[in-house]
Parts: sequence; structure tokens; C-alpha cells
Amino acid sequence: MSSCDQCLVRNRAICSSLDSGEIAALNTIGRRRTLQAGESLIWEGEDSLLVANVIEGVLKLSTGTEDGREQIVGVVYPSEFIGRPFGGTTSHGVTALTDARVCVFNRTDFDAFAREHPALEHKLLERTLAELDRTRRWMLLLGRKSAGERVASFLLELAERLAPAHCEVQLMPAPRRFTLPFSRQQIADVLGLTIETVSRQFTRLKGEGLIDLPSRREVEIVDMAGLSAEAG
Amino acid sequence: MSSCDQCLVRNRAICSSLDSGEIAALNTIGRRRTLQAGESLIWEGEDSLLVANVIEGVLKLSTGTEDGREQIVGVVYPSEFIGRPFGGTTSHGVTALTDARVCVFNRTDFDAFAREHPALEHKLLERTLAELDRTRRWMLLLGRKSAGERVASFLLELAERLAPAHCEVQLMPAPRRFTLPFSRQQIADVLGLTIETVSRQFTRLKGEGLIDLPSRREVEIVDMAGLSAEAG
DNA sequence: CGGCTCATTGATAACTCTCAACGCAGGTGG
DNA sequence: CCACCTGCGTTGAGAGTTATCAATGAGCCG
Repeated sequence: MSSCDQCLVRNRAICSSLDSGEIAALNTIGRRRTLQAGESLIWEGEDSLLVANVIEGVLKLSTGTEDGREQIVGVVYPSEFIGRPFGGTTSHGVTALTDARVCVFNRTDFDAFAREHPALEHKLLERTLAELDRTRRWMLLLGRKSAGERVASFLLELAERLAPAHCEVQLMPAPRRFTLPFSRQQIADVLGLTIETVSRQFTRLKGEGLIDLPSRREVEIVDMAGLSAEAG
Repeated sequence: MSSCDQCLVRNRAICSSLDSGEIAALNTIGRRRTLQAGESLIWEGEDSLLVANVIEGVLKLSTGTEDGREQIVGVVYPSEFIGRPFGGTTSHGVTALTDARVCVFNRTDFDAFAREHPALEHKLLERTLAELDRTRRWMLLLGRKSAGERVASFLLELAERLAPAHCEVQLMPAPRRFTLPFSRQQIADVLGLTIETVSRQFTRLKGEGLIDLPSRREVEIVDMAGLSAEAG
């Protein structure tokens, strides 16, 4: 059963702009899909065939050069929107970092539905504007920050964005301790660094008592203020 | 006189989604403004008070760190939209690179107008999506490309985006020769490099016969294919 | 013709990358 | 239950690219 009624992100996704009748209509053109960690939903350069909402899990948006260098250009969390509506080819691939559940729509169907529902388009516009702001802030990191600043900024942003993942209504404070949805290589691909540099910065931050690393995939922020200072 | 009728970008700006009655209504809440090169229209971090369309000239969007490092996160050309509608504070400053003319709106007025005109919001959404794609492509450059690749990519993109600047209808091919709207420092701020590195790459590309530099502010692309190869 | 700003060029240093070895953890099979 | 294998992460040494610091050069305006 895949009704929107029990949807985990029902009140946070763009669907929240719709009344129950509209939700039912949207439900007829969407379908649920699960993805395993590492599985791709959309490939770079292909025609934009589908769009989706993330219900659960974390996905990456990435591009690369012909000679194999990769850059992660965005990370998508539950309730967020994926894909490129209104024509054009997708300029980046979409791949699950963790096991994930998404609600996918044929792009053409979604486009038509959206054009008939200005409230949905408005929500999409607000999200796209917010995502553009976030992406531009990330450019400062890529263009001007040192490796240490990049890693510190990364951990702080991650803590913040992981926070509301499982709370429906109230705002949760950023957790001090969390599980990384990224491998070291993926962190490097987000930050425009190499895996070795990321690893060295992790151990340095740990050595300075700003963070703790209970295991490969877990991080605890010990000194939030100190880490913020490192973030530049 | 500032009627939309003679507007240079009338058919390319988001206004093109409106009929003549709507244009007239929009005209009542907008006003023309000229900017000198170097003059700012919006400052980083302030509340979003106004939005605008660029009629003529080139503007930069930029952020910086507390200690003075700067990153240009976007460049805006005629017919393009500026500012952050629908709440929030502006995450980047907007400054004219050349003398410019813009059509500015009080943000609150514009928001209200836009919400009543879904076609306008749709156009804005399409542009925002396109800008997000472009920004993400730029992240690959900042995160993974060498200085030489960055400069070559920069010149190619600039040639392309400068092309339609003064032609209303038909598509013009990218010009081989053009005037830079940027100082060397500003190029460095776009590319995440220093002014010296930019300068060295310019002279190298010139030495290899890929470009010519008739003067500080002028560039001629001599070998387009070769430059594309350098762009990675 | 100065005096200014901006760009180029040079020498050196710093940072990050590259290449290589080692370590740790989880899974598999004996 | 332990040994081994494999994938991922860490650590080290050295090289390369870009930044930094400093001086010179070119264009522009008074």
C-alpha cells in the first residue's frame, strides 16, 4: 500500500501545498520505489524522465569530468525534491548514499500536474530558491576555504541537516552525535579534496579534541564552538 | 519615461509571461534605476528588500568570509532576474561590474504580484532551475579543476553568455572577440584563484596561441577547439 | 611628465595531491 | 572458532600546484 496518508514526509514535502483531493490525484501518477545504497535513480546527461520526493534516506547529486574526477554538487534529505522538471537534460546523476525510499513521478505527468496547481509550483519555487542559496554558499567553501575549514563546515552542516530527519513537527537541535551517510571518498567528493586529506583533517580535529570518532561512520561533535571557529 | 514598451529585454525577461494589461500593472510597482560600475544594489546578509530585472550591464553576486576572502557565486546578464523573492535574507551581495540599468521592485510588492500571476511564477521557477543547474556545474570547476582548466572554462562560458546580450530574437554564435566585464581580481574571485595565478594562465594560453589579449580588458579566442580541450 | 591603479613576472613557501605501505573491521570458508 | 581475504581508512614521504611576498611594468588621468 502506498497511499500518501501514511507518508512520513507528508507534511514537509511539496505535497503539503495540496488539499486531500489534489493529493489523491497526485497519488495516481506517483509510485513508491526503494533504492539500495549505491543505486542510481537518474544518470548524468540523460533526458529528464522522472522527478521524485525523498521519503527516507540520503541521496547525492554528482557530476564528473571525462577523465573520471567527480564532484558531489548536492545532497538530498527526506522531504526534499529530486529531478529537473520542465524540460532539459539532467546535468547531474542522482544516487542513493543509504538505502532509501522515494516517491517517483513521470516527469511529463508531473509537469502537467504542476502547471495546473500553482500552489505546488510556488512551493517548488521556494525550495529551488532555498537550494540555490545553499549551493551558492557551498561555492564559497569550494573556492576559498582550506581543507580544515571545509571538513569543519561539512560536519556542522551535516549535523544541522540530519536533525529534522525523523521529527515531524518541532524543530530538533542539531545532534552532537550522528552516523555519516558518506564514505571518506564521498566526503572528499563533496569537499573537492582527496580521501587522504579528509582523513588527515579528521584525525587532526579529533586530536585537538573538537570531535570524536567512535567508528568509521560515526562522529560526535565534542566542542561545537571550537568546530565553528575552525569552519572559517 | 520608463514604460515597458521600449524595454530592451521586454521579450526575454520574466515579464514576457505577461499580457499587456499585466505589464502595465507590473510597471506601476517597478522603477528604473541606473548603477555605476562598482555600485552595489543589495548587500550580503541584509533582509531581502528588493528584486530586479537586469536591462543592461553585467552584475556580480558575491559572498565572503569574515576575514575578507571573497567568492563570486554568480554573474547576471541582461534579461536575468536578481534578488530573493519570498522571504529570507539575501545570502550574497549584488554589485554592478559595468555601468548597468535595472528595473527594481519592492520585494513585498513583487511577491504579492507574483502570487497572483502563476505564469510569472512559472517563468521564475524555470529560470531558477536553470540557474541552479549552471551553479552546480560551476561547483565541478571549483572543486575539481586545475587553474588552467578554470581559466579556459571561464573564457568559454563568458563568450557564450555574452553572445545574446544585444540581439533580441535570433541566436548569435559565441563571439571570438569580446570585452571582459571583469578585472583580474574579479576573475580570480569567480574562479577561486589568486590574481597572480589568473594572470599566469592568461599569458600561458596566449603563449600557446589559444587566445590573444589585445588589451587588459579584451580577449580574442584564436583556437576554440584548443581552448575547449584545455577546459577539461 | 609624475602619480596612480592594475597587471605581469619572479622567487619562495605552503598546502594539498600523489604514490605507497600499513592497519582495521567485517565476512567467508575451512 | 579462527584464519584469511577484501574493502575501506589511516599514515607516511615526496612531488606538484597554487599561494604569498616582492618587484617591475603598462596604461590612464591629472
